[in-house]
Amino acid sequence: MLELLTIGAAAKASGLTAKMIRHYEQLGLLRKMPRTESGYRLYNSEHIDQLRFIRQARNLGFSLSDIQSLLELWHDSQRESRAVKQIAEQHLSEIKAKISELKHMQQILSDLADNCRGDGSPDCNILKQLAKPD
Amino acid sequence: MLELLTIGAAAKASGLTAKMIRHYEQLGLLRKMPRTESGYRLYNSEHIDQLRFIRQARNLGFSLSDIQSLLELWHDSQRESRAVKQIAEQHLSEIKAKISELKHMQQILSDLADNCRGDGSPDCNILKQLAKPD
DNA sequence: TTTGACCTTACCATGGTGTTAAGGTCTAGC
DNA sequence: GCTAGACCTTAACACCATGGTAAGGTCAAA
Repeated sequence: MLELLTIGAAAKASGLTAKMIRHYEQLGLLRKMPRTESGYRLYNSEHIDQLRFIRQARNLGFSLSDIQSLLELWHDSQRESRAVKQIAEQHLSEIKAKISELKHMQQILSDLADNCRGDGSPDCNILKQLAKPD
Repeated sequence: MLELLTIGAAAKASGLTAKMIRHYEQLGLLRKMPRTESGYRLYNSEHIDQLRFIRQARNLGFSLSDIQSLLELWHDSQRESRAVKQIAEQHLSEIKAKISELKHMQQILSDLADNCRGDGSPDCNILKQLAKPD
């Protein structure tokens, strides 16, 4: 059970890249890893769990700074779930805001595109609209 | 009609910041502006129109590189509207992809948040889920 | 011993904007 | 004519997360 992985294997096991793992360590997101005599980083299964945690949080769009907080809460048996939920809700509302911003763009843009023939003629409503004062 | 604006006024008139305007000029998005003897940039109404064009395209989420193409097409009376529409459709599909990515995150995250009491106890499904292997 | 896959650090690039610094210019009021 | 303050200039750095490259050290198998 004391299987130790070098960074490439840890990357494969966690779904991150070696580059990201080093970066996270430098940012302080991960503690400095133990090294071999020749300087290679070594990862045990606990470390791999942390890396997976980070990847899954990144997949949900959390910032590295949020993830730092989430990791600290994860490791803190005295945590209040309130704190975790607060971070999640905050992120959720940013996601919602981003979605509605994008939907707004999408609506305007698809209306414009529908009114551009998209053929060989120079006439195009998209350009016309962009050129218009508000 | 030959009213010339310095960069601050041009910024106000276009809705951009002076910083952005200088940046766009440096990127080659805008031609190098004429200057006063003392080096101040001067903008005429045609320049202001271009700046507004850029702002409106930014508001629709186009990248500066897309905007460069759009500006060239705008200035080209021989353009084919096909080319404009192609850029718009491409951007539109990126917007759609981004929206569905965000919606996916939103769904998972809100499910998780619903199952986290968010009180004083340490128990929290959000952390549990992040800690789980896929 | 050599090869090739792995590891190390250090630096630069991306995209779009903001910030700061250190300085020059213009204009209005005295 | 001088000064204050608002404007302008360039330059360099920060943000965020990641990718890429370079130049070199290490390891294992052939």
